[in-house]
Amino acid sequence: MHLAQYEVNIFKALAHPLRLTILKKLCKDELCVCELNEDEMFSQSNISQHLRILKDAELVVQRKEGLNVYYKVKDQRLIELIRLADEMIKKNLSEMDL
Amino acid sequence: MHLAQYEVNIFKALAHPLRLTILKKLCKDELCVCELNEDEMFSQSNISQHLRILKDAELVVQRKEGLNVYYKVKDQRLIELIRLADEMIKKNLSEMDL
DNA sequence: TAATTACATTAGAAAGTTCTAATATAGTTA
DNA sequence: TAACTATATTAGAACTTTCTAATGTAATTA
Repeated sequence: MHLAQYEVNIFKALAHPLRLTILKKLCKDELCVCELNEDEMFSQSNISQHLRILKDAELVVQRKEGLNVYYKVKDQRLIELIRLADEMIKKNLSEMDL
Repeated sequence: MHLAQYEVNIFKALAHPLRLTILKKLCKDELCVCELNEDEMFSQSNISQHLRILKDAELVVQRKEGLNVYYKVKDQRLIELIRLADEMIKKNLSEMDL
């Protein structure tokens, strides 16, 4: 597989509202799946599937501890990347107001 | 529509190999559609459809001049965003080599 | 060792995306 | 104004993604 395909896979992994929500939580702290399950309106199974997509795209890493599995963002650049997207949107929105 | 949805739309727009190729070209210069059509192995119609997706996600802007339509990247932060993704991949790949 | 807990996997229906081929449109030139 | 050129749009078949419901698995506790 070469760069272009990895790149597409990263953006595909980011292109879902629940996965973005999960990533934004994982930006702040390492969290276990049960903590992610708590306040989401998605099923346990569904969250688990989304976490797998994030892991396959190598955006997160996992660590097992007893019955729990903890996830965290693998590379802090991801946080900056998401922040840039937010800034672009905010700029667009503010220009629409004029 | 609120922020989360705009964000998803940006990443969806980025999540396709041809669209990434187009964007990388538009990072450097403003180009007309005929120039994009030249060395791509995709049809005129298909490129036009992808350009529309990029425009709807507000990643590019267009300008008409006679029969030609010129596209360019709307916000330079997009270039930095794509560069961050590349860096993340390169780091992952270099760690795999060890 | 049986039951429980936390998480992952699978199957498959529904929805979304992507391409090709055909057609439409708007500006230009003869 | 007719033909041409550059680009956009549409329809629909093939493929991919997403969810729910059911089931599987590994670690823990009774």
